[in-house]
Amino acid sequence: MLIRIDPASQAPLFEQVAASVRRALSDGELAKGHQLPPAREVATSLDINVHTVLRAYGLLRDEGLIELRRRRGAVVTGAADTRARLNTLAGELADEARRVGVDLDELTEIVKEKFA
Amino acid sequence: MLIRIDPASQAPLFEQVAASVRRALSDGELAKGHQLPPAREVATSLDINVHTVLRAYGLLRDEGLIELRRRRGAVVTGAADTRARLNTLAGELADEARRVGVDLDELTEIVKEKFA
DNA sequence: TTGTTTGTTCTAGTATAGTTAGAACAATGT
DNA sequence: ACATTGTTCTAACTATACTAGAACAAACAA
Repeated sequence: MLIRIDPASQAPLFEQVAASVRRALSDGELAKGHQLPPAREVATSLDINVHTVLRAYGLLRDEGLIELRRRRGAVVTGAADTRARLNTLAGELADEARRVGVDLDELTEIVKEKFA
Repeated sequence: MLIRIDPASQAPLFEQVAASVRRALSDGELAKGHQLPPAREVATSLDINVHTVLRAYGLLRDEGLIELRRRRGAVVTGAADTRARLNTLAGELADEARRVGVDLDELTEIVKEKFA
């Protein structure tokens, strides 16, 4: 199953679906030209609503990762962005930093240390 | 003003209040034994609801950062590790950056952008 | 003791986001 | 023509965040 959901996660379902695709892209599991399963199919197989999947697909389209066409479904267009996951992680890190009250200077310091 | 709110932020108010305190703690602006202003006072001064402030205080208590006692208010007890997740994320980010060949300068640039 | 401060608890209302549901529609490949 | 698949619309439910007001309980101070 290409797209996975973690019921325990507090992240919105549509975000999780989008994240699954992004990760598959950055992992090379999905590449330009590949097709995503139809929204209705994903929905039933994950036991979630079609609209939720379509919202995720719309998100990915807005990010330029896929193209949506009727009857043709969702096709990977954007050269598999190898940094999709990096961006996601950076976003999460920034969110968490803000949440616990760590400022930018300290945050970059932490990242620097981990990177070394 | 010890506790600050960013009205533009999409983060919940109670999280922002808690983050303010955590930041003050990690900055050394607050230390063990110090007192936080009474919830009612913070509420009126920030023009938010008392319950919102008390929720933030409760959160901090659950994290073991402060103690709450009637009449005595909120007292800083200890600085638990509120950064476990931050460290984990930073580690993953650094790993991924190395994996896709992003150097430290660029990585900090990305983080900076996300943090803004 | 009496009074005041401060957290605790309760009910309740509003607003918004996420999710589900169902339906009709539009393009498009077979 | 037909079936598939995204598009759009309305509607409703749920959970969370926030606000509001009130009563209560502990604890310090005068």
